[in-house]
Order: sequence, then C-alpha cells, then structure tokens
Amino acid sequence: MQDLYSDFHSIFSVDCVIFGFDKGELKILLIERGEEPYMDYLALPGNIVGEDEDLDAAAGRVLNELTGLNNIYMEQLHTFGEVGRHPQGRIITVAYFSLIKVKRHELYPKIPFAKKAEWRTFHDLPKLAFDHSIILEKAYRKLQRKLRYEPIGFELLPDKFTLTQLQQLYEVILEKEIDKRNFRKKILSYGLLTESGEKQKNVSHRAARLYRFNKRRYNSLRKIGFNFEI
Amino acid sequence: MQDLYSDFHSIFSVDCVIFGFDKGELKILLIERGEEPYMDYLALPGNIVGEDEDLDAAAGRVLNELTGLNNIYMEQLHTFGEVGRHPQGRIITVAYFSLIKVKRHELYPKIPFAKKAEWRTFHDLPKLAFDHSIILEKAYRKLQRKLRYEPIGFELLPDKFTLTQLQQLYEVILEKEIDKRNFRKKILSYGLLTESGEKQKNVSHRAARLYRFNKRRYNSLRKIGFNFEI
DNA sequence: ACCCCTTATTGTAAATTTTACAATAAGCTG
DNA sequence: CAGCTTATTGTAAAATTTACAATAAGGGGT
Repeated sequence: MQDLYSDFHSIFSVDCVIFGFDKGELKILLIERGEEPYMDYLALPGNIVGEDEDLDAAAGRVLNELTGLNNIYMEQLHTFGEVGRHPQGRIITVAYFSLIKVKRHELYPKIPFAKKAEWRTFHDLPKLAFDHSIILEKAYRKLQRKLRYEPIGFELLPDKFTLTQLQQLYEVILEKEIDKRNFRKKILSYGLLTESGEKQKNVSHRAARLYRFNKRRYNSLRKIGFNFEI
Repeated sequence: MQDLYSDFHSIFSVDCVIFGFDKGELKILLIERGEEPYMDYLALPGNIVGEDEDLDAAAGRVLNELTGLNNIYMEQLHTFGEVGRHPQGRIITVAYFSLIKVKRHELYPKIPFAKKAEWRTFHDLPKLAFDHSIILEKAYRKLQRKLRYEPIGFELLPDKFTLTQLQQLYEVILEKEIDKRNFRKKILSYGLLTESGEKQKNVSHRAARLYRFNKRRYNSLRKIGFNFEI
C-alpha cells in the first residue's frame, strides 16, 4: 500500500473568495501579484497548505493574515485540480468561500507574491491570474444560490442596517429588482430581524430604522428545518 | 516561488459516493476492503489520482473500473483534508457524488485493496472505513437537497418508470410521505415526463403507465432558469 | 363469467402564498 | 414652511399549495 501511495505526490493550496458589500456594490478582496507568472495581475488570496495544517485552518489563516479577522463565515467551495491549471506544475487548490463586513478591518497583505490587497468591485473586474476568474464565477453562482435559500446577507452588512440596505444587497447579488413592500413583508415575517431602536443619522431625508440580525432565533428555526427562501 | 512550493507535497485521491435505487430502497455502491488498515470494513470506492490525470477524470475512471459505465452523472461533493483522517499519513481526498441506474451493469471490482464490490442498502449500514461514514453522510444531505430542487430522480430509475416508482424514490430519499394526487399534478406540470405508451407487465393488479424523462425539454427549461422544486 | 384483491388514476374546494400596485409620513435643506 | 428625498405601510386579485376519496383496471381464484 505504501508503495502505491509513494508514486505521485502533489502540491496543494487554498484560495479564498472573499465577498464584501459596500456602498451598494458587491466587493471582492483580491491581491495584486508582485511576481511572475501573472505579475501585476489580480488574483485570489491563497497559500500553500502546511504539512500539519487542516484544510479549513489553512483557509482561515489566509483570511486572518489578510484582514486580522478570526471566526469568519467560511465554507468550502470546490477543488480545482486540472492538470494544466498552473503554469509551474501540478497544483491542486481547494477554493473557499467567505463573507465579511468590509468596514470591520484594515488590510494587511502578508500573502506571499502580493504587492498589495484591495477591495474591488465584483461587477467590474479584469481577467484574473491563473484560473481564478473561473473560481470566482463559481463562487458567485454559489453566493446567488445561497442568498436565495439562507439569510446570509447579514454577514455582509454592518451589525445595524436598514431594510433598504438589505434589499439593495439582494437586488445587486441576485441581479433583479424586488418590490419594496413585498420584500419587507417577507423578510420581517421570518422574525430574524430585531429593531435596534436607533435610526440613521446624518441623512438628508427621513431616517430609516436600524435593525439587527437575530442570530439566536435563526439558529433555533434552522434546527427545526425552517426554510428562508426569498 | 519554486522554493516555497517544494517544501510540502501531499498524496491525493478521489472517493466516489455512488447512489442507486432498487426495490424501493436507496442503495450505495461500496467495496469490502481486503487489506489493512480497516481490513473487512466497507469503504467508498476510490483511488489515487494520477500525475497526468484531471480530478474529474480520476473519479470517472474509478466508476468505470467498477461498473463498466461511462458518461455517468458525477459531480464534486467536498474535499476532505484533515491532518489525522488517514492512519498512514496525510492524504487529501476529493469526494465525488454520482447517481446511476442499478440494473444497467455488472460489478467489476478492479479497485485496489478491494475483495469485492456490492450494492448495500443505505439505511442499514455499519460504520465504514476511514472517515467514509462522514463523507457518505454529507453526500446524503446533498442528495436530499438536490432532489428537492432538481429533477435528478430520473438518473436513479430505469429508462421507463411509473409515477409510483418515482414518488417512492422521493419518499425514501426525502424521508417523508407525499400525497399521491398532489405529487402527480406537480411532477406532470413540469412537462418533463413523456408517456412511453407502454404499461407495466406481469403485475397482479392494474398496470401502471410507463413514463420516460424528457431530457431535451429539461435542458431547454433549465437554460431559461426554470425552477423544479418539489 | 364473476367476485375479490391490489394498485392506478383523477378533481375540487379551502387555505395559503405571492403578486401587483400608490398614498402618506418623516426628516433635512434652503 | 415649502420642497425634496427616502421610509413606511395595506389590500385585492391571482397563483399555488394543501387536504381529501371515489372510481377504474388488471390479474387471480372460484
């Protein structure tokens, strides 16, 4: 058995697709490469998985080194292992999918090969390095699918947010207009939103109420198999 | 860069979760191990990925070597890469998910380490080798989720099948009873079923009509974003 | 031929959910 | 306080989902 296993070993890595939402736009956290190949191209942040490191831990480490954040919503997206996907040899990469609040952190690009890290508008991107455009495309479809069936929008918004912000997030990600009254009725009917008691400040129009996501209620409803379809 | 990449190489493999449906039961194609570790345990069929082999191709090869089938519905499920998952060292496995028609083939267990391959009833399984019970559990949840949103049940049934067979499949996999009249109304409303013109034979009761899945119509509806929720 | 047993096939009314749609309220600015 | 901007709210019609049972058809046994 050991013989069979010893004939081919491969390098493997993780790449992170990190979504954010800011000023009504879907954002994605990318690095700018400072080395060949794909010098100056934008790329997904990623790294080699350590010998004694779990896959999930490697993805968490990449995100932490980039943002300083811990305990962030992350899940596996897909593994990309085509023979020719990397110009320098066979590299398998496990892509991860993450949602974070843009405003919560500074960017510390400790990622190797990176000149810098920055938030880019998802809907206006050049071709990325390697096969990262393909990975990103897959991640976006997953984001759309998840948003339709689970209340994950809250991961992308500040702790307190208005219903209009939330609706805008749905409209931008799902790429369709939503009726304001029907959206509010539906989203409030789940009972996942708690009024914070506060209102918007420094806006030159009627101030909107600020809501919080009620994580406790979400967990108890999820346990009994509740469905949150939008 | 080459330096960084050269410090840790890992073995990687594919494992296949192959579902079938027969005699009103959900089946799963497993091998019985003929070697340590986990001698005599049941395990998912799998193999090492070749140096010049795409991931998807490796999964297809495992399934082909086992069943002789080609062009089978397969998709990636998840990658399992915990440090301690394999007693003989760090092995990352990409799990695949597949649905096949049980009656279509013989079993040729060319899988290494296997004494034999056989169809087992999903709902009555012992603990599997390695972390394969965990992989299977994840695959089953995916099967349930997919069945609810996509008409994949046809992959598991013979080319011609009755509505009762189809309903039974839904009931067994989703683990809930479904109203007969409502089920028929809904499933027929999608227009994905074509009457074959034939009826059951050799049954000691009223013979049911045999339907076929209309793949062409499915593809054209899917293109326009149609939803097939049950 | 007929009765019995088993499964196949079909419709409808009530309840629920989704959809379409616009007037009023509130806060800031000048 | 007039004007501008965004926030908030309800209702009727349409569509979908749900609950529910009687009749049809085929084979087996007499």
